[in-house]
Amino acid sequence: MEVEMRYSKLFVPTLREVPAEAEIESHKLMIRAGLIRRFASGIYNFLPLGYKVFRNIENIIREEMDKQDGQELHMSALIPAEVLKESGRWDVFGPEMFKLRDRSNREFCLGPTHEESFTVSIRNEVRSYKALPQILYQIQTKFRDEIRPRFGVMRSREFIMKDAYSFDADEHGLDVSYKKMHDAYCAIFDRCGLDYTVVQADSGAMGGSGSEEFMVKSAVGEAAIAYCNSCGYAANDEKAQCVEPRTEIVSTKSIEKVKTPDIGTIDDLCNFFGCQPALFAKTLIYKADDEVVAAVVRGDRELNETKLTNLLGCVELEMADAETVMKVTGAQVGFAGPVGLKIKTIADLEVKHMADFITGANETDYHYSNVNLSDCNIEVFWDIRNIVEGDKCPVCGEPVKIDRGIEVGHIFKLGTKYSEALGCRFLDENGKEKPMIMGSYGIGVARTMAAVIEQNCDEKGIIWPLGVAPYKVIVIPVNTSKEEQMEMAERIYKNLLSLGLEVLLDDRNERAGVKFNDADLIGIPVRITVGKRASEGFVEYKLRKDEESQDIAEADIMSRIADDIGMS
RNA sequence: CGGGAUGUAGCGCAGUUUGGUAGCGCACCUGGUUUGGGACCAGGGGGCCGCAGGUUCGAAUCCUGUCAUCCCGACCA
Repeated sequence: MEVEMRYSKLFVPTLREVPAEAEIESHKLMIRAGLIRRFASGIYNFLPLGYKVFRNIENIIREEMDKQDGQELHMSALIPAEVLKESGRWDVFGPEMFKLRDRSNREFCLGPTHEESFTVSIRNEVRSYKALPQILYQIQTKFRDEIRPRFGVMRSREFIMKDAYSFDADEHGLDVSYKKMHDAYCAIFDRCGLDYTVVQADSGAMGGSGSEEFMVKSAVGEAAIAYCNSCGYAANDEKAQCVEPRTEIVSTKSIEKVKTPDIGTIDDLCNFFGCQPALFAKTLIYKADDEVVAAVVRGDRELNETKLTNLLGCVELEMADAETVMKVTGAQVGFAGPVGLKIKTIADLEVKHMADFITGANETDYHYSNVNLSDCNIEVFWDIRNIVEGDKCPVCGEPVKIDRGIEVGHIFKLGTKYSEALGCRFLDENGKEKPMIMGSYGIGVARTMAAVIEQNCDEKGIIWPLGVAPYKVIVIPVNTSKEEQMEMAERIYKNLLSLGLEVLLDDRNERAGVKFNDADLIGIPVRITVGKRASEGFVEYKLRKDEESQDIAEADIMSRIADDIGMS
């Protein structure tokens, strides 16, 4: 029995006006089209139309995961503290994790991710190499008390993620599982109608040996990606490697102390010395866990904290406060420099090729000019800056471009980080006990939905790709008081329904303009308008993505639809 | 947490400077006329003016506090 889908009965509260809370197009449209409503800061409810789309995306994910031997299961959202304490992440997550206690004061959290849950479950059940590999996944609500929720469903505090975990007996097995997930992700995002790039990423807090992100190209993306059109290299800004310059050092002068009263910023210094920021070496003081270190980059560069964190192998990295800076450099903020500094000092590779440059003198209101490396106390030279547009591609040397992207998926080779911490071991064919080799693979489902809208919309509304559209066809009788039109519309609607298509009949007694505007706003791919020419047996047929419509005979509707939406 | 802003009807806003009966547009309800790109006429419902305290004869408006939301920076699917 078919489900009736009459607009007059649906709960689809569309809005004519743009809600003040929304900043980006997808967020505005999701609210205007009646897909979601805000419930609290960073917390959204899905309304029927939004949930239909959501389930379509979920099902695409399920199908493609299953094709690659993924097995769906469901873990509790509530996680007992012990498992996270065992892996050491109870403290790592810090205030970002929603923590709570039960009536007998036992600690829990609302899962921000589920590595521990999966690893613990597997370790309790799998003991033999014969039972490997396994790829398990779930589509589950995650909770992260984000410092700053943003852009609606794009970055929320409660969000639904498809997360998968692979367990293998060796590195080769991990490579196979990882490739499977990579392929599944490509298939998923293709079917969602997304234009995306796969970029190399830092494996960061998750740990492990390698990772890639699936980035949907978008100006509103929160991540920057560097890519090379010549060789295809692509990496996010945390990871993108900056190559060491080849310039010869030509030093002609010797160090000189200069009084620079109240001139602490690079801008001020440029004015004072009358030169470019590239002639300065700026020194930033950081607290890396318990150690205070100095990081030196060229004056016009940005320090890449991820690269520095990885180099230092620390957990937390933050800029030192004014007091610490004073203690360590002996000067106020703005006058630090690598000359005579007592703490561990790391300089960017670029600095290695600078000559006769300017730095702080570690004395308030003084700088050194004509500084050279021999004057400095630098322990390590390393790539610690952010890549910028036009930098040399680390692979082929051509200039790279920088774009923005929405991170919709992330795949990691975790290795043995969790299996070792949680004792998830198996016996290999020689009877030797080994930790399993793991991978983890995430997709932000609602974020994917927002990304689809971001890439598929116009000034009138959403243009759903067929694969995710909540309804494939909308039938609009122009004038509900004309029996002839209503009868024809009903007939077409029922015929399409009987084919198993998701069809919406706009039976509301509204003016044509209202119905057209709503149909455009909610983005139904195919529109069939039953109007004046109903008496001649004609309807107007229009695709949402096209400008033009055309009149076709009622009898030809089925074949047109079959062509356009690829049914058999 | 730092910087900026805003809380008035379901939504979008005015009113706050200079205290004096709480307004506009959209949406909603009733009746009628309409019906191919967000109709028209007539009538109507809906407000702890974010919350608490204070000043005052009188507070949406002034003062103090508090909460919430949004935007800009560090976290990440």
